[in-house]
Amino acid sequence: MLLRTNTSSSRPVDGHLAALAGENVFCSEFRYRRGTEVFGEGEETEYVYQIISGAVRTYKLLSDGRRQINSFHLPGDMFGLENGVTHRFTAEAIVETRVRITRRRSLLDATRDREGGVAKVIGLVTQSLQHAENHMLLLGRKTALERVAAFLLEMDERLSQPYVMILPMSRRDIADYLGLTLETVSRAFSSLRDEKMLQFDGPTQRRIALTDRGRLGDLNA
Amino acid sequence: MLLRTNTSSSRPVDGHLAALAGENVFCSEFRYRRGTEVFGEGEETEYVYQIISGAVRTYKLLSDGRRQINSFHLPGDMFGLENGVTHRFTAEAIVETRVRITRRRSLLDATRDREGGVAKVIGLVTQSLQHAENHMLLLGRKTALERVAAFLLEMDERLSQPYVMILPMSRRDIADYLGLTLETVSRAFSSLRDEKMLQFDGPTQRRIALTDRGRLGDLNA
DNA sequence: AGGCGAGCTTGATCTGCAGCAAATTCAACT
DNA sequence: AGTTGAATTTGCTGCAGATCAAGCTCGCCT
Repeated sequence: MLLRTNTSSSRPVDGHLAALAGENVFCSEFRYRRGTEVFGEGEETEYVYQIISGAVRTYKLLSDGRRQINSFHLPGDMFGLENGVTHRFTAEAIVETRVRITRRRSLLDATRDREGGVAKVIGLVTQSLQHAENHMLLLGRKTALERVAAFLLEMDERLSQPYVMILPMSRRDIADYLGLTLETVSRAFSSLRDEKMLQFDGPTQRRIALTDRGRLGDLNA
Repeated sequence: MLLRTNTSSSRPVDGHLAALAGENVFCSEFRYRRGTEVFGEGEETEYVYQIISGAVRTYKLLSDGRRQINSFHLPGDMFGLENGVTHRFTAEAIVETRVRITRRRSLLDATRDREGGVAKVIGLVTQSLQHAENHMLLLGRKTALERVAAFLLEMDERLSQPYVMILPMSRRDIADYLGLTLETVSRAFSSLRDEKMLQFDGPTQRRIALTDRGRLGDLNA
């Protein structure tokens, strides 16, 4: 196959977790194995996390098991900084994941009396809100093909490996993120491949190369 | 018909707009006629708004006209306080609406050096985020009937007229909020009436009485 | 009073995606 | 090398909700 994987595995990060508070907070590292829970919905918000490597999904469940994934967190992303005292959703490692951790309280304390620190925290929340607003439009009004195209472009931008990206998440995860079934996601992938907008291979077809970002973008309308 | 409307028209408000900054900002009143735009997507964020009476919808559009309503704003609610310099969606008055307005800058300036002022701003953003997260679950994973039940309970809580509420928005607005068509919304209303969970009448069937909140809640799963 | 139009309901039909099932691939075992 | 199981693809069928089309109600106009 003609695909080539980029060797560098981490993308440019939007700032170290500790930088939020001016380096003077204590950060420790931690690792989660594939499929393990980082925190659960309703638990107390004790830590703030930043991904070093790997990937995390955050989601909500209905009582009968239907799942909606809010967002995927990739290397460099922070998560778990919620304003209330309890988490509003569950976070799980999708693959083996290393994170930097700091106590929420010490981060907030250190942030408060730092120039522009509060603005950065507001910025983080706002970024999530903006993502959620765009995702509501996707979930409420886009077709299956449009959703998958939007997903691919989002991942392309965030993983930003020049030629090829390797998705950490399964078709089921993608489906639960896009409000579809895994079969529909799979069919959309195949149909985009047939239309020559992407190629994929690898053990579980997760190695993806976008070959026509222009037409994928058109599907975003 | 046996329905009775409560005469008091405004609900307990979560705080005057000016209270955010400690009363020392200038607020003026303004009114918008039914269907007029308060601000447009992409415009500069110049003002912050609080509804005195009436209702406002905020939405995003796709290029072909498909519309997703993010949220409805009712008396007491604030909106338009976005972190960036431009609005990420459009806001329109659904009915004749009176608002309190203040300049975003003066509010933020006055808020910054006030005890707990910043926390209140973060609280506002967080509240929107929480609403958006719940709405993603609804849009991604709930059935038509579940969506409509959730909508009715949300409005019941927010309009909180003890016996009867009068919805300001049309079936089309509801549909664009719930990711459905107006016909499907109408059928869901009728089916919930047939199941004796609500009654409705009034000129355009917008006067609603919930008669079994328990079973409506069950539909939320 | 009569006509008009906006908003809503209801019926009939259609369709995009869900649901189910079978086949394939590949990693990780024994 | 063979077996097992997880993940994916693909085909077939079914259905929830979309789409199309009347028909109704009520406020508002002349």
